Amino acid sequence: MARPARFTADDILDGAARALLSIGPSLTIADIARAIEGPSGSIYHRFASREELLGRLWLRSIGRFHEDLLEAMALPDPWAAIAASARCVPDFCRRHPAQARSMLLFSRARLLEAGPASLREDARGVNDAIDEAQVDLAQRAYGAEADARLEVLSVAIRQSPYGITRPFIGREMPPWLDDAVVAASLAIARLEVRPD
Amino acid sequence: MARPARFTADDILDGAARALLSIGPSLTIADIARAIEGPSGSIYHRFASREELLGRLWLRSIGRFHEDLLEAMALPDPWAAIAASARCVPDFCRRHPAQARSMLLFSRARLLEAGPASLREDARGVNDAIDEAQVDLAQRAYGAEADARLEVLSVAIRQSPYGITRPFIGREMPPWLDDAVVAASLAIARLEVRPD
DNA sequence: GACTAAATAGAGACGCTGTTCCAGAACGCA
DNA sequence: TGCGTTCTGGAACAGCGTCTCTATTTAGTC
Repeated sequence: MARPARFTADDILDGAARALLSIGPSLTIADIARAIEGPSGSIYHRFASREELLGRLWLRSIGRFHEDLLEAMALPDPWAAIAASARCVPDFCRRHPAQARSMLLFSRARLLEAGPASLREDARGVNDAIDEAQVDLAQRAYGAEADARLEVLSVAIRQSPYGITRPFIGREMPPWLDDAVVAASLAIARLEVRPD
Repeated sequence: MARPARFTADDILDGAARALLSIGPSLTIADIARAIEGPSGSIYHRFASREELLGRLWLRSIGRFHEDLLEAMALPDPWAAIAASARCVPDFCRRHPAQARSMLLFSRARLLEAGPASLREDARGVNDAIDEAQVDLAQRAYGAEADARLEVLSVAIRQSPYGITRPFIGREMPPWLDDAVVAASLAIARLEVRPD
């Protein structure tokens, strides 16, 4: 029908992720073009702007990470699920360093309030599946107290593991990191909530 | 002798920190000039480049944070010291949001390898006092095993608290955050190290 | 009251980056 | 083989941000 594409959208996102690893978050379109060994024009053929490209990269990375996370959260025993969710983070970051780096680019909140309109909708729904699984997990772990502990659980299985792992992204991750992350998560998840 | 300075270096750093809070890490020289209500030329009279200015801001913030941290680490009981060190992080970030934000700007490693030469020396020594206190604390907490656990202790009292607190910088920090940070730190510090 | 040193003030040069533009290349199909 | 479609490729543009350069202000001193 027409000239075949030399670069798919995913090719470009892959290139951007690689450039991100070596250059950092201030990577330019020229850097991405270098990474895919192609011209900048081809990039704009797929993405409307730099902002949209990076947003899509973030969304893709988060989505892939969530696949792993959802599996861990679904383990029958709730405390095993919490531990597995935590371990999931350093594990994913070790296996996919470029995607790990991409996940640092944005946050859902930042994308919603300042990102390109074309990303808003996808950004809005990005956490839906996880949120649902989290409510379920809280129910199983805490029973009647589930509501009060939902926010703490979120820190336990996502923010804390990611925060601890984060400084190691781009460097070598020590083998004991996984145990540290799990220990921290369980400690937070077991925290008493005091009413005030 | 000569015309008195209208802006000290600290004035400019304060302005940069304020601009950083409202604008984010991509703040421009013009943003800083606006914050101090002065012209951009005066900024370059004190700092050789934007990079050096932001580097100095980072160094200053880290230094001030370390004052608090050193005090906590020096508590006589080692486990109380670990808990206090952890709690120190959300506490500092809550009291000094602008400085907390500044601490996100760089890392010692990044400054050492890519920062302006004029900052190298200061960046190199920025952790010295903490490192020393950490060796002492490890000794008190772990005795003979101190060496093997030094790295884990560093994660327990600094990286983990900061990683967990980090996503809340710029937002309101929930009151249970302090307890969560302490629980995570103690759990990591108590971790068994397995030889392998 | 001139002179000197130190600092301000701000306009503009310069480089870099995101983005656009369009001619041309590559393919399937008739 | 010619045609329409899709994508490439790279040069050019426009805007912005850093940094430089120089004139000017200010305060103390002889």
